[in-house]
Amino acid sequence: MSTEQAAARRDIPDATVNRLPVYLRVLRKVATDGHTTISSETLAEQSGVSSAKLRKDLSALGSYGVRGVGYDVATLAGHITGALGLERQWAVAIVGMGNLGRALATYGGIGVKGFEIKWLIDDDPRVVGSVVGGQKVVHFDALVPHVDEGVIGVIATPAPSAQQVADRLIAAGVRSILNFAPAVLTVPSDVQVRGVDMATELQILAFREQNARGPQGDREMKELMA
Amino acid sequence: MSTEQAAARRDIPDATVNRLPVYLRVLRKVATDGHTTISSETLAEQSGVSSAKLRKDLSALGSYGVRGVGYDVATLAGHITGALGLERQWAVAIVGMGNLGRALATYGGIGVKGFEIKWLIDDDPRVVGSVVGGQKVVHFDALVPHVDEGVIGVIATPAPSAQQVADRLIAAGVRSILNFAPAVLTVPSDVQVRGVDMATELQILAFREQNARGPQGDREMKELMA
DNA sequence: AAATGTGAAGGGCTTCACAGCC
DNA sequence: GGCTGTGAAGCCCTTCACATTT
Repeated sequence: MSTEQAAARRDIPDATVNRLPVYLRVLRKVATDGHTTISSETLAEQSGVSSAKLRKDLSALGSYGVRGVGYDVATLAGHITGALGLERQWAVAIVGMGNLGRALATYGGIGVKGFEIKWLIDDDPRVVGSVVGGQKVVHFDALVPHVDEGVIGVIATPAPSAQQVADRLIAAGVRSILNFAPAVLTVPSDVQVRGVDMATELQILAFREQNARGPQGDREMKELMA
Repeated sequence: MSTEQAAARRDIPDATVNRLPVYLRVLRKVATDGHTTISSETLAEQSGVSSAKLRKDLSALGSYGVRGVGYDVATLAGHITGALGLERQWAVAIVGMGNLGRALATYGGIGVKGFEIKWLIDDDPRVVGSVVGGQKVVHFDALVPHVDEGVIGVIATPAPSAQQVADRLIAAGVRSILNFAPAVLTVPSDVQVRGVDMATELQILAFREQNARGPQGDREMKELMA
């Protein structure tokens, strides 16, 4: 069973992994609404995907549904949590205590499970020692992960400092980075980076609205060609 | 030329559109470094993609490179800007003036081109009228887009308010939404939503680090976007 | 009767490899 | 010689459709 999970986990397609957090969030909401089971049709609709896709995704984790009934909400949430590796605890280090860093530090959705914001980091002496969200801001040097401790670094500094911060995170042993600064980072191949940036998102939205197509479906043809 | 651009624009694959903003950003950096031309190899490396992928992406816009030489930085940046529809001006409305909203309002990378933060919105009477980043915070009712004005709504409120804010944005005529709240939104099919959420990103990073990307033979920086 | 799980088909994206052009 | 642009091949993901199970 443990082996089965591990075996399945290794085969989960990238696209599926990217959607699992969404399913997990919807399941939590559904659970608080008092539902104990849910069909693929309903869960898919609330997650914004097709039911076929949802079932394929879930089947990559194993067979946890009941034909003719649906999925048990709590059980399914547990299996997704396990597949994502959230049984283990991850330490998060947020670097940069400007507006964005403070927003992330006080962000509600993180404390659910699996993650603990362990370091709030800033190099400005006027900021070090202050308290944000009930936690003390420390100097970069305080970032000393324990051996085998999974650490995720979050960069919330202005763009010009981002690369330097990334270098220091990597030097401290961090191998996963979430970058909110509008900059492209250069990192060794054993370090993974995910970038989140408002400008990029706005540009993608602008393109899609201009070309008048939603998720899929209605296309709107316009001017003609010569 | 205008026709050619429009023709090409219609055929740009989704995956390519998602990467164009990255190329654009790298080109800007490269330009400030004084380079006037760049090869696909170099641009690809700095963007974190393969050179073949980069050339395929760019060829979807047209043939703007010179064989044996590379791409003219300024020219290419201009064509990407045009393809993304940033020649036109877009108005941005940020809803929610907490830490996150203030961070986004004062975010530097947005003013580059194509976007203007036109409304900072909050419903708290104690916040309305205050000034953030040199701009006055207004009540939601002040959001009255001009006809044919492209507006993008940015949700920076706590999760419980997100759906209601989305509904009001849509009622005001907004058809593109960028959602920073950790909530899944339900919207009509002609409205597009992109969600950005730290918890989701952390979960994806955790999964990948845990599975050490061994099976696939580790690639370098994979997707920078969701 | 109802809903899952999944082979098979289809579509899109990436990689390869080289022809074409400067 | 060097680098772009692109058909072709391969891979991954999505969709379809239905057999399977409760």
